[in-house]
Amino acid sequence: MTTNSLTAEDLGSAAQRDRRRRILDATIALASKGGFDAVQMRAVAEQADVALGTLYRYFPSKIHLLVSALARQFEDTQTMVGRRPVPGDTPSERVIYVLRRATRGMQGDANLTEALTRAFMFADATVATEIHVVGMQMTSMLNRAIKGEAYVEGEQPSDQDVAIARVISDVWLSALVSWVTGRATAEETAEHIETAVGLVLR
Amino acid sequence: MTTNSLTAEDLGSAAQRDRRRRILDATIALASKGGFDAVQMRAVAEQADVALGTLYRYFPSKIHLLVSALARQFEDTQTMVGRRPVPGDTPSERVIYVLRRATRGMQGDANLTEALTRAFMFADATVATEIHVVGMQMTSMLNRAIKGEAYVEGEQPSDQDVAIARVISDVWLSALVSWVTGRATAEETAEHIETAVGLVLR
DNA sequence: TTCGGAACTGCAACGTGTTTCTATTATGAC
DNA sequence: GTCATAATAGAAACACGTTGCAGTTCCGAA
Repeated sequence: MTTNSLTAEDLGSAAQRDRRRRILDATIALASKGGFDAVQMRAVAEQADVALGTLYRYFPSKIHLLVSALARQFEDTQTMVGRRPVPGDTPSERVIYVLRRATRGMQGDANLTEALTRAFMFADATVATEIHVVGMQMTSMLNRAIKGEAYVEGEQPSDQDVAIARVISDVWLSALVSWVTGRATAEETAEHIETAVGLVLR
Repeated sequence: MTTNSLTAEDLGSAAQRDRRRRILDATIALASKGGFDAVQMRAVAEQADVALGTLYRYFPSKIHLLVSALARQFEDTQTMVGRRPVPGDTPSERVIYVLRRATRGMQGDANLTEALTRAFMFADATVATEIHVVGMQMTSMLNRAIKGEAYVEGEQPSDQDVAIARVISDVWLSALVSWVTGRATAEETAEHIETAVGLVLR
């Protein structure tokens, strides 16, 4: 078994990049309609107009597939938000702003979020590469928020900032899991996240 | 499908309590030997000397089974530790003491931890009841540590303490997941947890 | 243009979680 | 002790992730 998904850069031909795109599109469409369970490999293959074997060539498991979809979603969002600095006067305000946006975005599509979150949480060591990509995106998003105007692309954040960003993303993930599994309402989730940010950023 | 596991209190006859115990014993033995994948329902049934259908009567899914096993483990540990107050002069010291103990305990049996942690994170809404039990156990453990000598059984902790306990358990869970999935070493895990505690408790 | 290898298709098969069904056994009311 | 009911055993069947394979198509090098 291959252990890594084919990333966009690996793929030489335009046809291949297009296949990859179709597969991820199908994944997100199915996830959005019925959540984790609805993302069935045969269904993804069919909807992406690709053979099952090919799907497995691009993404060696359902988890790889979903985590890669998450990475792409994240990337798209980051691209859209662009380089605009995060509004807010204090790190705490900015982080809460960013998380509130992100959380609201996810809560707008509960099924999709459920699928992506559960895949992320279930991922084992073979998905380390893909997970790492998502982790980086999350960290950079939070660091931008913490720094605000002062943020400079590529600059090393301090150890303290890294630690803070990690705690926040841990809390955010747990909160998302609680929400996804119906153990917390959207309001409780938001509130919990904001409390935690207040606790860590002061 | 039933949505809840049979808890020890539900079970009238001694034979039934014993079946339940055998099932959980088998689960833990298999998990300890080969992790999540080794906990196969047929194998659990056979080792517990119970028919597959009976196993499903007691625990409606593999996830229910594993989360219930986690709850029992937690309970046993809490019972053993007993009412002894947690050593340490500050909340931070006490919490770190408790977490270090717990983490070390789990890292001593990586397979078992992997199985239980992944089940916990993968659980969906139908496992809410069982998850809630574990959440309570975790919270009460942390609150005891935060309060130290001042802890009184059954007393309501302040909102602030609840928030702190929750942030810590979120971080702890995420760290455990990172460790279990091979994304972090035991040392990194311990260090990350302690950094987070230092950040939140001050 | 031709050729060789990689990529793709279509399909069958396997493993494991889950469901279902029938026959058998234990349990509790009377 | 007898009977009704629930619980259990045993085994087959289903669903879906995953693997394997034979045949076909695509693509770059010569």
